[in-house]
Amino acid sequence: MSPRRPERPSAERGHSGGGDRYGAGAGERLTGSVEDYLKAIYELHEGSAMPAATSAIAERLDIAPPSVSGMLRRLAGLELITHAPYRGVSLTASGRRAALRMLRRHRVIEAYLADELGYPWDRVHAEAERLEHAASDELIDRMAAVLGHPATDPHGAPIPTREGTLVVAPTQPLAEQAVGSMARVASVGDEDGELLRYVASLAIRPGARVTVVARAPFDGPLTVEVAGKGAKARRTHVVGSAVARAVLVDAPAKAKRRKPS
Amino acid sequence: MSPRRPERPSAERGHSGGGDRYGAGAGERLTGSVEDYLKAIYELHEGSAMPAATSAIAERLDIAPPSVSGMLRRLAGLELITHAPYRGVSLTASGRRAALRMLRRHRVIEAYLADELGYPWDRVHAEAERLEHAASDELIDRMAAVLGHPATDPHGAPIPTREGTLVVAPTQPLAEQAVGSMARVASVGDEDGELLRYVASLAIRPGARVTVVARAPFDGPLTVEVAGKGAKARRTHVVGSAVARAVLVDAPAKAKRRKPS
DNA sequence: TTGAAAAGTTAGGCTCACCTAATTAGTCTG
DNA sequence: CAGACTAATTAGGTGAGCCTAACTTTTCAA
Repeated sequence: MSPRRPERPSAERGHSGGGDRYGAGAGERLTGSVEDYLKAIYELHEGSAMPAATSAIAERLDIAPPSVSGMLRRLAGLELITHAPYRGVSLTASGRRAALRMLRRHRVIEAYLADELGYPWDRVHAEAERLEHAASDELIDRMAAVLGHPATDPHGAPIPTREGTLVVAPTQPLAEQAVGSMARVASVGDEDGELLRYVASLAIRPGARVTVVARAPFDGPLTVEVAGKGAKARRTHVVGSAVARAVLVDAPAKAKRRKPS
Repeated sequence: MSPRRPERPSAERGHSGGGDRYGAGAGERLTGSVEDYLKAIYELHEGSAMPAATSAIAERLDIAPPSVSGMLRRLAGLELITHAPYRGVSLTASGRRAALRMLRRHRVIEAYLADELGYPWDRVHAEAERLEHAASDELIDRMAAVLGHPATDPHGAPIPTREGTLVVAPTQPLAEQAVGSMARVASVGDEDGELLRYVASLAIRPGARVTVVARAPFDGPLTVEVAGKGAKARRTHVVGSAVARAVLVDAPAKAKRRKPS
C-alpha cells in the first residue's frame, strides 16, 4: 500500500531532480526537456524581441514541429509560457525565471570547465548542455564561488545572477558594425564548435579589438583587422557572413536610432 | 523526408548521451536508468558474491519489483546481464565493463567535489549520483587528472581505472572485527548522509585507527576506541550495528578461512 | 510432504517526449 | 479576393520507464 513517490515527474528517475527553491514560484522540479524548451524560447525571444515561433523552437532544438506544439500546450498548462496558437510563445514571469536559471547554470558551467578543467572554449558548450540539467544549485554556486563569481562565460555572454538578474550590455553583430570603426568584441556565439575554433584561430575573442575595413555587398564577406598584441600585431582577415553574425561587438554608446525624427 | 535521428535511444533527448567508446563492446549509449541498474547489480553482486536478487535490486533503486523484472528482460536482450528467472542476475563481460565505468565516474566525481569544490563528504554522493550520467568521459578524465588520479574516493572506496581495472583490498565490516584488535578504517559506505555525518563526528574516517573494545551480543552495539591525533586522542564510543556494518576495516593479512581443514 | 509465506513474474496502465501523416489557420500575391 | 504557400495544429503511434493487481514459482517450516 501507500503509493510510491507520488510527487516527482515520471521519466528521469533519480537524475535531474536536484534543483528547487529557485526556478518557478513553487518547487515544480522541471524535466530536462522542459528546461531545454524554456531556454530555447528565452533565447529566441531575446534575439528577435518577438514571441518565439513554433518552427523556430523546433529548429533550434532539432525536434519536429508537432512535438513542439504538444510541449507548448504542456508548458502553458504549467504557466511557464503564454501561447496564442498560430501567434507565438512568450515566457511568463516564472518561465522567465526558470530560463534565466538555466542560462546561469549553463554559463557558470562553461566558465568553470574552461578555467578550472582546461577545456578548450569550443568544447565547453556541449558538456554544459548536459551538465546543466544534472547539477544542483549548490554545485553551481560553488563553481561560481571558486571562479570568483565571474560576470561572463568564456564566450563573453553575461552570466545571470543567482537572483535572476541579467545585465545585458548593448551589442550588435559585427555584420552591422560601421566600416572603418573599431570595436571591442563582446561575445561569440557558443553553439558552433567548428566556427569557434576558426574564430579563435583569427584571435577574435571577447575583449579583442577589431576594425571593419570593408564589407562586400549582398551579405558578403567582411574584411576585418584584428589588433593583435605582441609580435604579430594587426592582422587582416576576410570572414564570411556566418562569422560576422556570430561575433557580437560593443554597440556604440549612442542610443539606437528609432525613427530618424 | 529522411527520418530524424533514427539512432539514439528515445527519452533523454540531449542529455546523458555523452559517453561512448568505453562501456559495452560496441557504442550503445546506455540510458541513465540502465546505468543505474548495472551499477546496482554490480554492487549487490560484489557484496554477496551471489547473483543479485530482483527484490534486492528493487529495494536498492527504490523501484517496484515488477518494474525491475521488466528492465531485467531488457538488459538481458542487450546482453548486459544473464538472467535466469527466479534465480538471479549476473553481469556479462560488457555489463561488468559498463558497471565499472559508472563506478569510476561516480567515485571520481565524489573525489572531485570533495577536494576541489569543498563539498562535505556526506553530500558528495547525491550530487555524483546525478552527474555520473551527464558527464562525458573527457570530463571524468580531466577531473581525475586534476586530482592526480586518486586511488580512492572520499569514503575510501577504490576508483576503477579508465581501463576498467579495480583493485579491491581485502576488507571486512567493523562488525566482524575481532574484539581487542586494532584496524585501519578502509572505507565508510557512502549512501546514507546522516550516518556519514555521525561517523565523521566520531572521527571515524578512512585511515583512522580503531579498536573494538567490546561487542554486545545479538547484533548489539559495539564499543570502539578511536585513536585520535592531537589533543583529544583516544576516544571511546558506542556505535550501533548499522554503523558497524557500514564501516569497513582492512582485513587481517591472513587468507580468508575456506573450510577449516 | 505439504502448504503458507516470500519472491518473482505477467498483465494491463500511465506519463513523458518524441515521431509521421493529415488537416487547418494565417498570410501573401496575382 | 481567391488560391497557393507556409506555419501550426490535430490525430494517431512508439519506446522508455515506471506503477498496481493478480498470478506463479520457490522455499521453508510444521
